[in-house]
Amino acid sequence: MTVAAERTRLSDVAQRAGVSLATASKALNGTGRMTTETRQRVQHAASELGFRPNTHARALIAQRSFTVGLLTNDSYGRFSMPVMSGVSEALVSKGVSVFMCGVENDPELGRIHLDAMLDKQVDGIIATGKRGDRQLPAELAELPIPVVYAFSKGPDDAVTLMPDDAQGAREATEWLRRSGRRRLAHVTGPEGFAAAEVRAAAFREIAGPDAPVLFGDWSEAWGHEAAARLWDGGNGPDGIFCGNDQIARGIIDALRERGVDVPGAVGVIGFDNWGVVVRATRPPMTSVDMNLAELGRQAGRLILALSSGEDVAPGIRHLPCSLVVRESCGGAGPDRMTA
Amino acid sequence: MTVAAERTRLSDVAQRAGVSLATASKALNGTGRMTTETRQRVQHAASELGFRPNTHARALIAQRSFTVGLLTNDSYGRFSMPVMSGVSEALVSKGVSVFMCGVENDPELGRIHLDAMLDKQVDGIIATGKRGDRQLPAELAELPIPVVYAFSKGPDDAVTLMPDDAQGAREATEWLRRSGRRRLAHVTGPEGFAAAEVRAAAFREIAGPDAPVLFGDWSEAWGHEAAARLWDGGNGPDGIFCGNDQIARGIIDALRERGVDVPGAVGVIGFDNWGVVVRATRPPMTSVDMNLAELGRQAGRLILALSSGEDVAPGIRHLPCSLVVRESCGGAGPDRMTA
DNA sequence: GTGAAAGCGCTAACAA
DNA sequence: TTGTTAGCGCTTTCAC
Repeated sequence: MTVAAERTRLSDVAQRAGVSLATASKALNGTGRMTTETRQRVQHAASELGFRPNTHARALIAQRSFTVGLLTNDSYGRFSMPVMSGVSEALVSKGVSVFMCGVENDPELGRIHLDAMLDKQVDGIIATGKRGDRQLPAELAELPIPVVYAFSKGPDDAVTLMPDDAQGAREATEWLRRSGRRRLAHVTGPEGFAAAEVRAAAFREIAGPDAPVLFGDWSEAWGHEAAARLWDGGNGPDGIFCGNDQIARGIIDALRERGVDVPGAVGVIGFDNWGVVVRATRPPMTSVDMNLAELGRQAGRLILALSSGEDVAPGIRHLPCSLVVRESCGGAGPDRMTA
Repeated sequence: MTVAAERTRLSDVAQRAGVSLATASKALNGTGRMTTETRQRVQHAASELGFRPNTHARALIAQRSFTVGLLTNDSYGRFSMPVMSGVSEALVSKGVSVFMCGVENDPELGRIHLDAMLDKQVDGIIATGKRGDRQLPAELAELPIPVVYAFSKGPDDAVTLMPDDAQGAREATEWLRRSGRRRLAHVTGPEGFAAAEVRAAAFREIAGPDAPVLFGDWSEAWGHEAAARLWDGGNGPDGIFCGNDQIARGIIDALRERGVDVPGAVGVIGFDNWGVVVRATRPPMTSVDMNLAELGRQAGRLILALSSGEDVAPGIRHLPCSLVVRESCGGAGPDRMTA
């Protein structure tokens, strides 16, 4: 094993094709001018020898490394994994690779990773996390390379990509109304969580200012408790939009235990469209998908544009969410589940 | 933004310290011989200027890039995320960065990523996936660089790291026995899945050859169905070890609906210790943790050893699992949950 | 103890 | 149309 076979260099290719180094270089890069015959001869020689240009030599000259760093504090991967996939997908075809940097919430780790990336001369950095309204533990402000924030908070003048929570929440609430629900409620995570507040505001926009909004935490247990609060002492709502899938699942479970039919008596919609949850819920849950992979793809494209010197307007770009309809809200649709 | 500030080079440091390039280099790398005074003067100048050696220039000479590639087909991240964190943790302190390569199950994508990594001259590759008994869609056999398989199948003579499914399963089953359960059953995923078969065999070792083993799929729905099969027509078991957490949750939910007390009448133990599932189950679920982060850390150390030329014995290394005791099996313990 | 010079593999002026 | 040459930023003999 591990016998590092001598790599073929450009000089080998040149020699084999009977041309000079410079010609070989130009031939392979499509630059310079020469007979098609020469170019093809070089290309042929290169592929015969299985030539791979040394990226470090290239980076040394170009002052570009064709790598970007992906900083995340979401060690769980629930949110950053799709973002990563998207980024990677957008970049690999351009010959750009992605460094994974998990920084937890440790500023020291953040510094180490940042230093490593700077040392490796990444062409840019994408910051992502488990919470869109929080900053990563890293000093990203005065960097000599471009930074894109994807599902993570950056400075106001940064290029930032966020899911359109408001639009997603509106779509979910509207769906409930359109299927005839009139007594709507919203159960969500903690106040102080930007996502919770934005979704709640959007819900109120559609459901009216008097529709109940219950803040709690993001757990199934809170879903149970919320169901109890809504139903104890009378009839509950006939449509509930939840701030995440776990809460929704808690509510659906609680309703089944109370003998309340979902979606017959109550329609329930979650948020996140988290495969393991929406699929296991009985009945399968309608949920709002933040399309994080697409967000990642766009982040990849933006960092590419920035690092090749293009101008990109700063500010927050909101990407649309999609409502993925399943059985928990009445009115079936195709299962476009992602994760 | 994006004004690429002139980087300080070694020559700047040398000039500032009033020494030659060569001396500066040696001073900073702790090589060569010179007065301590000179060395310190150079180091001081370097830190004053915020000097970072250009890794590409270094890689060009050393023929090493201080990067490794992490190949995975687990786009969900359930299994590879902890492995990744572990790898990254083990490597970042050594100045080695990790390229993320998500290959899905697409051989074409695998080829692209592999080429990219070879181009970037990674010092080694770690292969991981969502299923320990399957190969990744990539030709990793005849590579000129070391490869370590972590939770993914490789050739027989490869360096491979796997969780000790058998030991984990034995511990879970033994725990049930020791807490007085005598009618044990095992409910797990599909036959043909190595993990399912190994865990089932280990279960039988402890529970006896006549203890029922039900193969199905990895879902909560299968947990429900299995509960029905075990209980319809009589008394069910008093202890159930499940092949994963979702099955276990399905069973626990089904038992509650049947009015069977967990852990009073039946103790249930899952496998994977997946935070979102074990935490939400009522009562919280005892489960086997595969310690994938530790597996990742070891993979990181191994690839480092291999790429610096050390000899590492090929073969499969099995890393111990830990039983994380919660309430679903009787006998409480501290909550050592990971994810 | 310190420095001059060669060279890692490649690209890009500039000659020929 | 092709080739010669000078670096990119660093490490490393080998003289001094």
